[in-house]
Amino acid sequence: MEISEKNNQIIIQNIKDFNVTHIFNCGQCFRWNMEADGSYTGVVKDKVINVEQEGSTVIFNNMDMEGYENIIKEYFDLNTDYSEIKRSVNTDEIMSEAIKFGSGIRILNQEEWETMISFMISANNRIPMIKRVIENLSSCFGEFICNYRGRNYYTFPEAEKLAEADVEKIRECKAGFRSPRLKNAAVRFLNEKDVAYNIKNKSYDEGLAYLKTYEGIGNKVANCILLFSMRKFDTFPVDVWVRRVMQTLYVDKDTKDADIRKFAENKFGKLSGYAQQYLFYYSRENGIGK
DNA sequence: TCCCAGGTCCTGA
DNA sequence: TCAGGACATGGG
Repeated sequence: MEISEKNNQIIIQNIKDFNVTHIFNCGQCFRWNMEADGSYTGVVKDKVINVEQEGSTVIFNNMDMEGYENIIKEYFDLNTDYSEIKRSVNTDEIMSEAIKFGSGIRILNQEEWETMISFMISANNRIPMIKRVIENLSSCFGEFICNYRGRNYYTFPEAEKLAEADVEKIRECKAGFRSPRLKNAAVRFLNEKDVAYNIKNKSYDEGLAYLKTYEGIGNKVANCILLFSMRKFDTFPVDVWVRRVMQTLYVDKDTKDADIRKFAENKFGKLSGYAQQYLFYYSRENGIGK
């Protein structure tokens, strides 16, 4: 992997286990959108970043070396060896197929607060709607960053902003019945920031128990938050898609979510979170179980 | 019109 | 413990 910089671009050549389509469509993030040329533009912290890929060459546009060191490297998990992960979760032919299909998936290192709110919004919602609500909240309560390729971009709202917001204003962002939960979560998060940001240093069980004390965070959402922003990979979030693919390919039709999770954590081990992502992407893109 | 979405919460047995 | 319904919103 070779890295170079020119004209506000970071160019990485000979990158392995990296595919922008897989990364941004495996359901872990909501703020990345495809441009007409096939590249993806999104917001990370207070930066608007565009990513394009041709084979094993990846170009981060609107990015300098400092941003690469401070944001890109960690966010895109570039220090992790995915060939090792794949070996670890590749326990049968189904997973082998799923891994081949989503070979360029990487689990992004997303910010805790943003991930909490994003997955609270995901409850009983569709992905396009989740994305729309998040963009509405950002343009309403976030800070304007810049106009890029004809579109305005905003930071994800700080907890302070949502904590002091009128619930009706949050409702106007189309958050629906989740609106009061988002505000309450913001108020609590403000008072307990240190606890929330320290979960990544605690055990999975402690993190899960803490997150579930928030109104609007149940098992599924908590597991997603733990997996996508708190580096807990020994978890297996079960949503409608994962339930379908598991009940179609691995377990009985009437198996409960908790038992599906246990089965998967047992089968795929400490890195079952990665297995979940390969399966989610594989089943959603191929309509398995639908 | 009805059904459902990366669920969660509440209620009644 | 556990099934069943409510919950905003919008697309199919």
